[in-house]
Amino acid sequence: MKKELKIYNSYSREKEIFKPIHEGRVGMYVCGPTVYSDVHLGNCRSFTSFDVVYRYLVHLGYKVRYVRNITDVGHLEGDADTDAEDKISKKARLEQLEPMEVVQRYMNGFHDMMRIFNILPPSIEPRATGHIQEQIEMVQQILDNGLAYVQNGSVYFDTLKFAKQENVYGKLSGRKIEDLLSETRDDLKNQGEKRHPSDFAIWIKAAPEHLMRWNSPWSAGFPGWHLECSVMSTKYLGKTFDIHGGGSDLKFPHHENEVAQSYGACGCAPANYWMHGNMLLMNGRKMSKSDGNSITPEELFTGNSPHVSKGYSPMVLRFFMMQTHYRSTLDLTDEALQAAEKGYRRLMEANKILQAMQHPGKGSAGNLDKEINGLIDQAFADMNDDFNTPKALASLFELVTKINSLKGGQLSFSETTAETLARLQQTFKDFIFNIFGLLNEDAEASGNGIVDGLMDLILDMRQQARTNKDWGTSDKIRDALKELKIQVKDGKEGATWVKG
RNA sequence: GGUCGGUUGGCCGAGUGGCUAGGCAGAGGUCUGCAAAACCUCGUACGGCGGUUCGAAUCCGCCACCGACCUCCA
Repeated sequence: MKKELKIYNSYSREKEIFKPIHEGRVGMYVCGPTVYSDVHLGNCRSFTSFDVVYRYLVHLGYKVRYVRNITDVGHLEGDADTDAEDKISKKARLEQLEPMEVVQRYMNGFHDMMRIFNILPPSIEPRATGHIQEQIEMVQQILDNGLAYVQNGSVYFDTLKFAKQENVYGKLSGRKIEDLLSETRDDLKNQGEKRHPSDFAIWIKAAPEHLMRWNSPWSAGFPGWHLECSVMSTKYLGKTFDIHGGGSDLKFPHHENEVAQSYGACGCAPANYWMHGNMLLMNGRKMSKSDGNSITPEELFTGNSPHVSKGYSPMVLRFFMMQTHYRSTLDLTDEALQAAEKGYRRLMEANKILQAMQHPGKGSAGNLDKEINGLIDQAFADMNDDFNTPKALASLFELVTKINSLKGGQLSFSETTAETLARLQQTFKDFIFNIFGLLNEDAEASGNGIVDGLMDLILDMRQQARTNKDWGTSDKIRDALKELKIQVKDGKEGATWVKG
């Protein structure tokens, strides 16, 4: 069942068999948020995608060190050598807060949202401001290696020199080096401090009014955005580690520059596998904080948005994301969310039925047995094929039909063994809760026992009425419950109920 | 403009050179006191035009449209 895992590597643009550097262990780094405003749903998709990667690696038995940073300094709006301002500094200025107050507020919000979506915390969540010393050291290394230059207290990475030297610049993001080289320095004008337009700041001298600043050999200033990821991944995972993830919009310049920096500092590639999640779309366009085409999770939960007709729960959204491969764009529409809601409920309900099942004992490995085992194997094969959650989910839904048929009597337990049923129960649970990371929201909502007790009473009274062929009373109860969004399901062994 | 990716049935979304994706919605049926739920069956979808092939939605070319990146963004 645990065949080899294949991962699409953005760096080679091919699916590759995953081989960790150290057997049984995985080092994974994912670019976290810049905490200068509330997370939007697009961010959540990205972290959900990598959450599933993390969960699946753990499920496969790997010991994973998962590092996901918090960017709390250095992320600029604009270009470093012109009129750029640090995003967090800017927010602090606008709201008259300490920069660290801004960071704390949005970091708390981010963590809350991760919890709501049942996204597991990383093993290490380092912050850029906690690694200033290491960043200064890396700047120095790059300078020592001759791949950076100092200009008025700021330090810039020399991309042109690096491109000529290593021939890797542009590989990740698919940029043509010739284009870069063809723009010779003599042709360039109005470049400010940079010698070449593609050069980027690794240390930035702080303007007098800038709040966040640290002393360095070059100036009182702050580190460049890309540098933190190179520094923190190196510190916690080593110079070269297994997997580096992030949104596809980070490929350039952020990841490209990370690669450059790692080569610039140690002469080696930072990661063996680069994974890029695709964007969440709304109205056919990328959901983006900066251009306003975004929706917050809260707005979706409450339905307080012109984009949706009603609210959708966090797990419905998580399920919605599972239905699409992480490398495909996902278009958010009300209709698709409604479909996801029903699909989610159907899946959870089937699991409930499955877990309550008991094999009658006698059963042989017939056709059904083969089908069930085949579908389980298929689901794992799907996940092994670059984490294909929609395909795995399809296999699961085929199992849902088997489960319901076993319950409804259309299929017989005699066709399957107790062993297979046990495997199905275990695997189904593993997939839904451990790998996909879904939670059973209904169970949590009704967990206090009072509702369950009341419902037992009500359904018992209704059963009395039905035995007496008192259809009026029976239907009155059913309709009244429906008003309360409780659905009564009549079955051979009495009635059950479900929310919604 | 450059680079890359996409265009799948009513909607969302997988996918492979020939064999069912799946979810939701819709139609018919079974079950039911009637429903609901569940189960069974169904629609012969792959942007357009050419080409390669015994065979292409899947490979190649051209065209159209959409998007992402190229500047901050998961």
